[in-house]
Amino acid sequence: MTDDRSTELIGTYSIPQRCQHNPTVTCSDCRLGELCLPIALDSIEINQLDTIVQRGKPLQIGDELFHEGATFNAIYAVRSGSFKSYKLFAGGGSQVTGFYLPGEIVGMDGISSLTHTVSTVALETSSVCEIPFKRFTELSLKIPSLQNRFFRMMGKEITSDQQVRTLLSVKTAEQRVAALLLSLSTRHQRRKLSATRLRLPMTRADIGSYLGITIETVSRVLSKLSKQGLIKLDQREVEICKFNALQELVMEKP
Amino acid sequence: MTDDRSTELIGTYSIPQRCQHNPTVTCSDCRLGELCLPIALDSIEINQLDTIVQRGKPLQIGDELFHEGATFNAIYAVRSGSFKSYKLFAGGGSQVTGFYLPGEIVGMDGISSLTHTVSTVALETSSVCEIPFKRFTELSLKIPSLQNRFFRMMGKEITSDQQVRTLLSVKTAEQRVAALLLSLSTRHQRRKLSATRLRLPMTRADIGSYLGITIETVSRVLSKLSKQGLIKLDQREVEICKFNALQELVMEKP
DNA sequence: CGAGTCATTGATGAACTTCAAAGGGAGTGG
DNA sequence: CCACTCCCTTTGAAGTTCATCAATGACTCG
Repeated sequence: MTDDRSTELIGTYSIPQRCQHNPTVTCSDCRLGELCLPIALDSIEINQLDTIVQRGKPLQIGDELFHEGATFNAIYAVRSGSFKSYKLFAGGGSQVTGFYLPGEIVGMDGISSLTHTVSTVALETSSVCEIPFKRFTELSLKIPSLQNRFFRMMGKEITSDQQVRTLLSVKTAEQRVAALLLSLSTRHQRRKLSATRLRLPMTRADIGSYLGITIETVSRVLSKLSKQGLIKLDQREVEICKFNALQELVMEKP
Repeated sequence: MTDDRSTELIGTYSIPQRCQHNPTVTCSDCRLGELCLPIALDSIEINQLDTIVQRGKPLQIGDELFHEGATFNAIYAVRSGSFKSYKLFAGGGSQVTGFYLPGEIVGMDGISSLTHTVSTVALETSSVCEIPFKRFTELSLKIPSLQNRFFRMMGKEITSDQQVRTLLSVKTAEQRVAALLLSLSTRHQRRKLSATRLRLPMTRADIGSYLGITIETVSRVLSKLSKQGLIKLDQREVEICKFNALQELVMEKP
């Protein structure tokens, strides 16, 4: 069955994944088809999309997909692994602006000014489909459902950014961490992976930077949630024990 | 010259504005053309756009443009006045998610799920151009530069959302307030209005909610900036005395 | 094995919130 | 025209949450 070396994410439920970084898989073959760009496209249209998509070899941890200030040429659909985007500050230091999982689009930050406003690096061995933007917009003119799909994906980015903003402005440290765990869980689930067990691909520092709290606070909150039995924690492996309790926690007034 | 009753925003520089709420002005006549959607469109294309744009009578202060949960049908280009968007919380209370000035597009929050995720109300007497989204997307297929323009406007929304997120997660109350003032100033300037004098259309409560701080803190910070001579303050009238100093303040590490 | 990175935990302090009270402006009605 | 109310705003004092500083523990990789 699982004849290839599937990276065992967590003990009890290894996920058989055929060639997750394999550059020869087309959009029509891709397991992610139903949550990536091609959704709502018929097979002919998917093939058209395929002709402009470029698939390179996998990136290793820390490898840069693009960096802040670089000319914007393409958007990228994450195929496997995960990425973080971050912005550097003048006086040193940086701020993580997003995490990207398979099926999600990274690089939209460059659309408006034609220059990337953030840098993006792989958090683990990862691969992407590169989609040259100019060609993509041309194709979108011919395929209404593709244009529509992309409008909606950008809209999604906007609304989820706004959710994060709410998180940052009114929620406590505990609520922020809980919300991130739930978000990762939901996104796992969309890929038919376990909703309750996940491996955090990012460091505590990344989490803290993203959530606007310090690494120490992240650590303390995770410990607390663990002691309260809402989650189980083993390094970067997280098991969500009480999903509902976490959700209520996030909903609560600060 | 200025024969109509131009609303005098602030003493020393009254702005002559011809019929700012006048629903008969077309896109090609509109003073905002160069910063609104029509940018980069030729006159034929602008006329095509005009055919789908609907202009209603002005909204009064507190009037709702659309509310959270409503079906998404259209986006709106602000023509005059100003709006705020906000989200209600389950347990009561709300969070302001954005302010919108003339030339800006409001309503993109509904694109992804076809349901508005925020409510939007007028902060003063205001008017909008309603752009039915379905027809707009159809037109975008025919006018590449319109599609392109809208991609970029959505991209802009994404990058500016991310800037606000940075503001909320790493900046102090003082920096946040300063950043908002600068943002309003910049947006004023784009409309050829004074960059140094402006009238805040929103309450302190709105500002606080938007910036993730309390109304008391907003008040204290404004007083402090005023005492330091960076701004002059008279109710909602603000004069920015030291633009550069404010900018440096925003840039500083917290 | 040792160096380096990442993570946990404790003690202190600062920024902001919360609670409380009082000071304007704008609008309404007598 | 004045008194009245309502809302918005300002200012002060006490209380929390989280950041900062500091030290130790755990894991990884050459």
